[in-house]
Amino acid sequence: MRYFLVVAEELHFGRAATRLHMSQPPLSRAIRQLETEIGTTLFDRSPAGVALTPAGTVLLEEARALLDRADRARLRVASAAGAATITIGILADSTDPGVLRLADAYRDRHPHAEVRIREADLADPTCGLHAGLVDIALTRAPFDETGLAVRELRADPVGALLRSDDPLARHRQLKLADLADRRWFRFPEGTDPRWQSYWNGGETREGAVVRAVQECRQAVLWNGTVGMTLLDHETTTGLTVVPVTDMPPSRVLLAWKRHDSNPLIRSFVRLAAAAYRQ
Amino acid sequence: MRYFLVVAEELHFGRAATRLHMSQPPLSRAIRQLETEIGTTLFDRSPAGVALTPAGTVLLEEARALLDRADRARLRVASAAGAATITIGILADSTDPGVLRLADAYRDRHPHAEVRIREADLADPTCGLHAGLVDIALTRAPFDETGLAVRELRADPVGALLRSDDPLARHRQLKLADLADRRWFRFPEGTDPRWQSYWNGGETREGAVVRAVQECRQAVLWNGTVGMTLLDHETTTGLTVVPVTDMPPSRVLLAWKRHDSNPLIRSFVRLAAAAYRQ
DNA sequence: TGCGACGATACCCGCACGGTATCGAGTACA
DNA sequence: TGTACTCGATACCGTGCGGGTATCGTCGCA
Repeated sequence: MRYFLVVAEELHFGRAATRLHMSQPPLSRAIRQLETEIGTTLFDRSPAGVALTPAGTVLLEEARALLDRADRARLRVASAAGAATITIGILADSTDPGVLRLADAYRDRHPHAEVRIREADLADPTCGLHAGLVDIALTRAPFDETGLAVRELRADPVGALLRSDDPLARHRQLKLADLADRRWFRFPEGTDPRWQSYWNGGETREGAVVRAVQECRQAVLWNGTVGMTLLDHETTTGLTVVPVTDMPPSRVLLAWKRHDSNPLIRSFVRLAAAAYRQ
Repeated sequence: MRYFLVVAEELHFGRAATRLHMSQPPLSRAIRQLETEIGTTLFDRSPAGVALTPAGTVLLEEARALLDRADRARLRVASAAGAATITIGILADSTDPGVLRLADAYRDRHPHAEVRIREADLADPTCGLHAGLVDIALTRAPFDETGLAVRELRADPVGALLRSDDPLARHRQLKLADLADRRWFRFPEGTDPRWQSYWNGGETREGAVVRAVQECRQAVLWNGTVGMTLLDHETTTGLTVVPVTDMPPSRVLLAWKRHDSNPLIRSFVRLAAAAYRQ
């Protein structure tokens, strides 16, 4: 239906397809399908150009009315549902602008909903989910998942964050054993032990306590300690990231309370999954 | 949307699913999907029963209006398209009531179209398609397909039609070689040679000329000749069908002129394909 | 007569919608 | 209180459809 509207406005399948963010062949097929469904030719196609048939002209106005009506319905339903709020937790390490674009797309889809974003420090991988501060967390594994539903979105390779003048910084890749005798950054008391263990390469480490990526970098610069980080983090001046081959990749995932799965949360899961799928 | 309407009327997923000719789980999922799409809960589910939320109540009336509007649109488009006729050719051998049910379903979907059925005798497997007498043929292979589009629907095993008192009639199965010295029924002059050859087991045969299944049976009774037929044809008194293992199965197919593929024809193809897929 | 434009066709792949089997929560009744 | 039943939810699977890329056929134009 929306496809038909655009084609009828453009009277040009190629341009219409562009406007619809799709390629031309599926659009042609979709229109043909619509035609077979209602049993009528809607467009006269000729290499010279595309024109509406009489039936197509009638459908054009009907379609406009129909879509208007549908929009109106959405609004009325939304207002009848009353105010709704969703709070999204993210790790404070994300300079990732994708999260903001995702939030915008979500606000666009649910204009009636209030969308809040809460940044959590590195000490809490659930971003306040267990504490009830957020409805859904866009974060990284691993952590205590009891009572949570989880959906993995991506897995990123990780590497060691080192001072650029560190002897190991010139290696193409490292193993955890190469870093065994270093000082590492640590997390505060009470941090989820799985989380802590993951970022310390499975060991219990000594080193500076940090709550944020920024602090971690400063710790690395100050003390010559080592920290694990994502490979694609932009390298701050004076710091180098070297891939560590025997670290499992860092899994980006969505987590929410299993028994608190309202439509707004599910919608966010869908949108985020689609976005990360590109 | 239609799913939602039915569920809202029944307030019972199981019954609603029955009314929708589907099983309950997909219906539940569809409703949940609708809820995530618009970001609102539409039903309060409890083991005690299902109730509409305020948002659901609003959507109910909007949905009714929307579907009404859509129906109206269909009617207006159809009438703008003007009168349309489609002529369907079938072989006169089909006692198959499925064809009539198919035609009814088609009329139901396209109330504005006039649907005609033309029966062709056995001499013309294209049922008048090449002669321009029909728009689409529901028939059997093989025949000259140049310029035609074809869609296979099914393949039926075939057998020899014999008098019940024929010695061969007591066999469980036959080979073409067993029938080599018999008289067979033939087709009139000018019949498509591939068609003729198929029903004669790949040979040029002697025997009575027939134009219809009824004639063929009478020829078998009168002259003791042999004819090929479908296995599942009901056996007339005094006649027996014995499977012939080295005959390729008879392929039921749709055929229409390749460059005359209007929406009504395509719609019939879709409907028939769905019907034969069961 | 060759070339460019553009819708149609052929083919492939991933997802979503349909199905069946099973679960689990809530309720009624012995 | 335990047991059986109801009914929506979940898990899992197969198939069809909607999306993609590559290529074709055809018409207008230089």
